[in-house]
Amino acid sequence: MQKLTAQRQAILDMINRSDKHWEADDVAYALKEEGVQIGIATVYRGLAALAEQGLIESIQLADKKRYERADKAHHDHLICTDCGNIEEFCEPEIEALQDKVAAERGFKIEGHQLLLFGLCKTCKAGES
Amino acid sequence: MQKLTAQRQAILDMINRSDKHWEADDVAYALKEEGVQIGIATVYRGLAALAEQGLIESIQLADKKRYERADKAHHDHLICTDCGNIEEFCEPEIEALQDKVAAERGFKIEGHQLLLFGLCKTCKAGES
DNA sequence: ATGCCGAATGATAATCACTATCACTATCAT
DNA sequence: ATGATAGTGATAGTGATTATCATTCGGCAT
Repeated sequence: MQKLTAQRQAILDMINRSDKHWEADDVAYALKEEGVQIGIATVYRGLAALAEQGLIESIQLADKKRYERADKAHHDHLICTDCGNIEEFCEPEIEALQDKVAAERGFKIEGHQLLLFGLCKTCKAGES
Repeated sequence: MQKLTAQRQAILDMINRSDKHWEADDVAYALKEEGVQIGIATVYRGLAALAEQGLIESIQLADKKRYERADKAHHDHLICTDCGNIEEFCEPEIEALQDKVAAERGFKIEGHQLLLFGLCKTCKAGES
């Protein structure tokens, strides 16, 4: 019952066009830049709908959500607390251990989020 | 330069008294219950200060922060998306893998957060 | 004791990401 | 065409958290 409307298609295209981790404002701004007129509420709803359909991925940071392309393998994130840059990594062994832990307690995993905070290579080098 | 004032001591005592995952409102309410008069802004500031000093632990959920006692071993969380209950687990192998991943890319880990979302044993049993 | 200074307090206003409301419109099945 | 259903967009509202600011507290030097 979710529809892929022209607005949602525009949002999806925009996100698929880069590897950025978009926040709602970014998407709205980028769309306006290229002359697509779309209300901010529609952007929020569109992002939520697309994520629910699995057409994009969402990650929840401290204060806001970010969205990214879904057409890549599952991965988690390294977030630099200095420059805010987000790196991705993939570690199947961690996923396997998560499943093990959940199985041990009868917990049914529907999703997970692993965030590593710290200093990226560049920022670490720049520290005193 | 952070001070452990009477208000902050009261917050700390309250949190240490149970294994709950407190949110700011809970703490403010519980303190008022036992006659401690304290402003909500002071609760927020106190929680932030205590967490910064390592006297309590904080975890960041989607919309709000939760705080818990710091005097137990490090652990991560299983969050039931149905009843909201939070379980804890400890899996040193996962931590080791995180360190490995970070080391591989020259990333210096300062902290991490692993949240597993899904249905707890009870809620899973209650599903159709 | 007194005065000073940085930090804390508390009432309240402000912020900010997001969600609800509501009138209107687009799409689809009959 | 008709009605049902979902989407749109402007805008108001929400809720957790943070900023503001006048006041107060706790040490420490005098």
